[in-house]
Amino acid sequence: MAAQYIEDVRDVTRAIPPGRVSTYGAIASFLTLGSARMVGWALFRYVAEGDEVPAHRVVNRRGELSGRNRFATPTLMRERLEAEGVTITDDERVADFANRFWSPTELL
DNA sequence: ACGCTGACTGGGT
DNA sequence: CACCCAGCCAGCG
Repeated sequence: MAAQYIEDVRDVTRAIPPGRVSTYGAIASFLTLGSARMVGWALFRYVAEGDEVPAHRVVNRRGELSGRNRFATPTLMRERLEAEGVTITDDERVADFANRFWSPTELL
């Protein structure tokens, strides 16, 4: 029996437009979760179950692909983002992050 | 019940 | 911008 906030994390993540990225903190704040770690944890649950959630569009506050090691292959997260037109720098970070960032508050 | 760990973050240096 | 530290909270041994 999954807690409600896990469903909420999934829904917000699905609302992230292709080619844009959001952060654990922004989502946690939007859902008033208190802990950004819960967002990554919740996403991992869905990725592990194979559900269709664009988890690759969620990065940390610096724009780093910190979750890449939780995907089927370490390069999958990067490949999916590049396929959407997002450039990834050599140090595994989203190029022009400030401009690519999407906040859940845009849903309001 | 207890302590450690982690897809984290804000603030200070 | 990078590094360190404390606060964060659910799972797991």
